Amino acid sequence: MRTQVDSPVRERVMRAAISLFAAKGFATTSIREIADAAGVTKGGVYHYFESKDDLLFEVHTRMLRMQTSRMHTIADDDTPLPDRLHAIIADVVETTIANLDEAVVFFQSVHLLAADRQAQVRAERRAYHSRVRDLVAEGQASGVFRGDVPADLVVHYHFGAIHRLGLWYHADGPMTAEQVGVYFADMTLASLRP
Amino acid sequence: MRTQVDSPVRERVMRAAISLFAAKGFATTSIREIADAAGVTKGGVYHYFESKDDLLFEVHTRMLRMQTSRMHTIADDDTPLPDRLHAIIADVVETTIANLDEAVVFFQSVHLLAADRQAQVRAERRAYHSRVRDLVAEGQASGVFRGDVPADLVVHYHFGAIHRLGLWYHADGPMTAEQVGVYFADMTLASLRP
Amino acid sequence: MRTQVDSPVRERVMRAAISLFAAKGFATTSIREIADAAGVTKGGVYHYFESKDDLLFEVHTRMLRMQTSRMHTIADDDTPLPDRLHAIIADVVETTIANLDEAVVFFQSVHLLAADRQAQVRAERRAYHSRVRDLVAEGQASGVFRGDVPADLVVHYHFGAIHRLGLWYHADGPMTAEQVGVYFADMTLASLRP
Amino acid sequence: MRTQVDSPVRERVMRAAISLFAAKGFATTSIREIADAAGVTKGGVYHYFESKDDLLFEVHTRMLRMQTSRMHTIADDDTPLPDRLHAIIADVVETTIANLDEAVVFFQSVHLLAADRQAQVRAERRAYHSRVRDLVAEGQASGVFRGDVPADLVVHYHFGAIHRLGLWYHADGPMTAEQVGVYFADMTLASLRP
DNA sequence: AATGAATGAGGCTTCATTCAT
DNA sequence: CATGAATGAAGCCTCATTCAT
Repeated sequence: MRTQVDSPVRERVMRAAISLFAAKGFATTSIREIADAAGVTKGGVYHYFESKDDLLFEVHTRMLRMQTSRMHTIADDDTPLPDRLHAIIADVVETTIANLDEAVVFFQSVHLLAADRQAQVRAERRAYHSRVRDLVAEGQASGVFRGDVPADLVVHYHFGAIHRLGLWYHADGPMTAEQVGVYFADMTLASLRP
Repeated sequence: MRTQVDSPVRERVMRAAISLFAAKGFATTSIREIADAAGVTKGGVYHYFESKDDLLFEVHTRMLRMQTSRMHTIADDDTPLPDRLHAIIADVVETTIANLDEAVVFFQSVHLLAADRQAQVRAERRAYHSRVRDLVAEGQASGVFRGDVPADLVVHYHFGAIHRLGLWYHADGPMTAEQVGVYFADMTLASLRP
Repeated sequence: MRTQVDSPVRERVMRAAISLFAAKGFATTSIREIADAAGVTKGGVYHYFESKDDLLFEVHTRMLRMQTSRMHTIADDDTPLPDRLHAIIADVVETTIANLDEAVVFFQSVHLLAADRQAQVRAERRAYHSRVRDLVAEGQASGVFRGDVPADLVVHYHFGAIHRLGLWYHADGPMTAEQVGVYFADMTLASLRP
Repeated sequence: MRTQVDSPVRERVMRAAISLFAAKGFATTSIREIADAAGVTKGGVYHYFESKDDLLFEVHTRMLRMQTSRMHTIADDDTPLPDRLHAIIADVVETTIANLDEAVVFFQSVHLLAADRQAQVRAERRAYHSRVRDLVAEGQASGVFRGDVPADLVVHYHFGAIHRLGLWYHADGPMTAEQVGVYFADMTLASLRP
């Protein structure tokens, strides 16, 4: 009775959902559209996912898991703190661009998740934020970063910029993901110079 | 035939709509909910607005008109360019915070507008972006700003941060709108230092 | 925004629902069937009732209100107790037959009501049962009824018979409602003779 | 090809179905729920039963076969007629209580059977009713029962009471099945005294 | 003997909108 | 001005059933 979690059909449905959610918004996308795009019947979608909310939730957990783990890995390095912050930003920009549809959904649709899952996702996002803020605060305490700006606001500021990436970046534009990552990280560090 | 634009009832409906759109999303808010929140019947809503899309469109035109005109006023000043950029950012942050619900809707829901109006709003937004980008480029050309970062990306970056304001700022938090405005503007300029 | 509680259309919908619920069962009757039978669209049904459960609930409250109030009125008389019990039974049989469809639904579909309403209806039904049982117990205490049968069981027995009326009685059969009422009441009293 | 009728798995499925049908109603119970409750997959259910209706039908045939045969056995005795009627009632009450879930389904869900089978079950039930009615009529003709009440109505009355048993009797209540059987039978006979 | 995949029909409900009054 | 009635389309979801393995 348990359903394959990694069936190719399931993955096709998930892909179709992500792409449509990103393009037209979660609430405006119907299960029928997802089914059509995935080449399945509506019932087929429900064979692999219990509800529309499930689809949305899975986008969030995937992204959260990935980005959180990568960030922590870098943050735990023993390189100099500014290098770590730089690397974190460059990396999150790159993975965001590498999964642009997912990212759009992830950063625009938390408020459409069912209440309990929304709370869960928000909590994990706050944890992410906290970890980065602590890095900033640490740098401020040690003097490598300017200390006259609240660390929380610093994080909101620079990650806010990242969260909007999906709304303007295009793969066929003039910049690669890597370039954008470096630019972003550079600007962050520049604005933190004491 | 059309009622005066500032009829208190009309305004109440608009307010209710903005608040609900910001809280739960445009697509997830029903006319019924708006009517209830405004203390009107559904028919009442349709008396003042032709469609649900009308409500959304008006949020966008209000914000666009206001923010565009303020930005241009400042940009046209004859003070030094960095001061003008600083003022523009501080001001847009303040007006964004002063109209936080509207801003949330404005920055999150363009893609839900009817096609033609969406195109119109996007075009005006691009014009806003262009004007600011030209300011940055001008500064880069004259050497007051560092020139190694594409001006377009600079604008996307710093305005991206502003567009996320509504998702974390709270009026009862530790910072006033003015403070946030100055912090943001400071960080922008810091990151542009040659 | 409030809807007429006594609109003729509303009543037509209610009638159609009762008749269909009685004929094919609540769960097996679709809103579309009700709408068709009432000459309304599906949306029309929802204009007057919030949910399918609402329709079912209203059948229950109508019957409960009516039968409870009639029973209490008779029970409060100051005629001899056996006469009162006789009158109660004859009356409930008559009103049951007079509203046979409603009665069928009422006696067969409590378990399909939404949980909270089901609890409410069951509670009120228990109160009805209690009142009648107290009458029986009183008669047993005073010696006008035989005392060797638990009063609760007596009530379950004789009202059980009444609750099945709708499953066999036909208006075009050989007996009038009044006749059945008297027969039933006679048998009840006969079986209680000391 | 068909598996032995008493395969433990088959029986487990049947038990689960009966219990769920009794608790929530036939139409409201899904094959999925039955499968889960029986610890089988949906396919498993279909391995033993051709359709959902099959399950319901089997409940009916089981009960019918059992109760009809027991009733006839007693009715064919050569003991005095009132004793036979008393024994029939006491016995049907006991077997009803002994199979309470099945009884609930049996007495509440005929109308949900497929048309042809429903006709068949109803016919057999009528035959049961007829036989008992004939006993009553015989007693009335011979003067051991009062003759002023139609025999059909007498049977509807007293068996109606029995058919509601499942809706109030609880195994952990104050009365055993045997006690209830005797009480019921006593009341029936008392109400028939000339 | 048993299962997981897949389907297609249908169910309940919501909702933007129109309209007569 | 404003309302309640009414509609029709669409949405999410459930489910009995079939089938290949």
